[in-house]
Amino acid sequence: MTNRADKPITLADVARRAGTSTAVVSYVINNGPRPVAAATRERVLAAAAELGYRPNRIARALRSRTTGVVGLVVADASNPYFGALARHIEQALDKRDRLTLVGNADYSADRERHLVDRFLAAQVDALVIVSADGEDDVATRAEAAGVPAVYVHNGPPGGRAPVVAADNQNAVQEAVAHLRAHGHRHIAFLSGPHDTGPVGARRAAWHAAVADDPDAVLLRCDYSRAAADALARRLAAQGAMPQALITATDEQATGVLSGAWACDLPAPDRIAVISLDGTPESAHTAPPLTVTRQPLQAMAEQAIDLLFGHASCSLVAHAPLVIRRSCGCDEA
Amino acid sequence: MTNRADKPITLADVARRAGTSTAVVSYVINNGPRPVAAATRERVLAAAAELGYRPNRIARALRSRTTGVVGLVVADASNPYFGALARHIEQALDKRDRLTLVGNADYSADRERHLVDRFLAAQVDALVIVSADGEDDVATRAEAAGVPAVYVHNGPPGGRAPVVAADNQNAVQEAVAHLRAHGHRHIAFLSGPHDTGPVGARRAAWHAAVADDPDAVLLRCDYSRAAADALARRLAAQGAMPQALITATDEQATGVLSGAWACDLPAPDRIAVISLDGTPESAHTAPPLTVTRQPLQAMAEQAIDLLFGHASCSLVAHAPLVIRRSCGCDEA
DNA sequence: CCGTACTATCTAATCGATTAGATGAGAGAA
DNA sequence: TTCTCTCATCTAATCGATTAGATAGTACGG
Repeated sequence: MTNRADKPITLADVARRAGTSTAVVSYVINNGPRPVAAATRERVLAAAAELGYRPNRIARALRSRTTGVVGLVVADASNPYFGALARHIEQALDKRDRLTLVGNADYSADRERHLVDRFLAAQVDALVIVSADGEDDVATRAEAAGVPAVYVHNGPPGGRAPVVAADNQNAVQEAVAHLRAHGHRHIAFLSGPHDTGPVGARRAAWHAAVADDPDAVLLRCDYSRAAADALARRLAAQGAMPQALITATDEQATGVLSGAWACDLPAPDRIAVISLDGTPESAHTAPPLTVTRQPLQAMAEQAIDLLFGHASCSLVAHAPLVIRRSCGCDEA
Repeated sequence: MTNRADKPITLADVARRAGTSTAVVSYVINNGPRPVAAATRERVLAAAAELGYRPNRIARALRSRTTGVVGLVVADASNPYFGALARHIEQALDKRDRLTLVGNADYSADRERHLVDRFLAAQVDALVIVSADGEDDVATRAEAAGVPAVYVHNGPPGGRAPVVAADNQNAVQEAVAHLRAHGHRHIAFLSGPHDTGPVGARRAAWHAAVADDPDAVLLRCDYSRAAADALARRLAAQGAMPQALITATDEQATGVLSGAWACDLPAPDRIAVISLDGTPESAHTAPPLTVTRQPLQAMAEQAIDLLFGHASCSLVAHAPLVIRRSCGCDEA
């Protein structure tokens, strides 16, 4: 009925019970490379069901050189943006009957490499890499081992692996235009500490869009609510809070909202904020964030398609402006 | 130097180059069950390094019946509470040199079972289950296959697998006492839709704590910001917004804050809120949430200790009250 | 009635690492 | 010198599933 702990059911057990060879059982189990007579097939299926047979994927993997497992390296899954992305990636893989091995790289290139090596040793079929602003092309390690890889959110400069990312340039332009339409002349930008990767692209796009404003302020802080909260308090204390601000990430925007609120400079009355991530959570901050929404689910699915379609072109996803309250608009 | 894509290096390759048998190489690689002469060991190590040998974990797993992989079933990793928990679990496993296979169960018992079965087929060494309010004892499936399992956050009633959970009873008592100290006589509770699992325990504890108040209001909504936001707006429209509210989760609290803000009934002036999760994010809402903070990282580590220590006792973690602004207190 | 052409199955090699049992060389005791 | 012990290594079976090649059995045209 069920397999006992001490003696798992093997192909041979099923074969014995069905009175056939292991080859036939294998052919039945996976509509094998050779046909099996209908009557025999029935017997095998019955025997397998009665014994509660479960194929041993490890043995299968050893022989067929494919594990059905994909490695996912993510910078930090406890950041809601990456967490949501990771979740969609897992879902897209599950749809294709693949298992997901995850590892958090902690924003460190060293750990990224370490994880890729461990995943490679575990014989993953492919790798998905979600790097915060990594510069290191870990995909080449995978390629050297013949394992396809894809970057999501961000790819290293000059890498050969495909990249699925949001159209940061367009998103920033829309955000700047919207804040300008609200009458703001000086639009500040809150970037990350290092300014590489997509955040760098966003900063560059902002820089280009406000090229006519010599007083445009560039701010920096860590990608955490706590850091952005502290930064906002510091700016408030110095009387340097900008009127209009574009933040690189939702986490930073949320932190700014919270810090500004605490200092009696609440959005949207005293500061207009637009965030460039657009995670689902951004709809439920106080006030709700106006964002350029990245199509996280679509990006995840495209990445997986790329991985299994063996295509190697990169994709850019449009991130539409979603108007809520933090920019100063009235929600309907 | 490095292994070419078309021909990965095997034990036999190393043995050939070092002029020994595969057995000796194996003994060297894992300080095998038998000793090896120092000179030979050197030769083997050198050969392995030169060829860039990486042991094939799949082959090793087949033979040794242990994969070094642990399955993690989580209700929904895009919920920051579960996401943070999942992340700490992955970290604790990484510390012990284990890989983590994740799957999102989408709050569904069916998918939970499905994932457990797939993980079992992949020969995981152990299972960690983070179920929202699952009633189903999926650990018994694992046990039947001889795979140890542990529940974190929530365990099924009457299950045999160990459970690591927060001390909900005490947390709720502290929250109620604190709101009472603020002078609130009626303290409402926002529960989940079904009220099983830990949320049920929290609701029961609240019920006991406000037994002397016949007018205590019990509210329910989904565990999402959006649902709580909508609920708050509905209550505001009906003029039924409570003065003091304890929410089962941070997500719900955040939604209430946002909905109340939108209806001009902002916390903490018009509504005092305490949340029972206490994720790191709760410190950066507007206003910052007063919470009972669950020691997520400690819980994750204890769970993993339990798993590898083969202990099977359950643990209860104290969740201290962290006073911030949403309850009406002034932050220092 | 026989050879050709299939069809349905079986046999056994294979994937790569682990490890018990066999083998052989050298040290020390009698 | 010969026998016994140790140590260092080697040989080969094993884990469970996959699949190419061999084999038996059936059908059909000539």
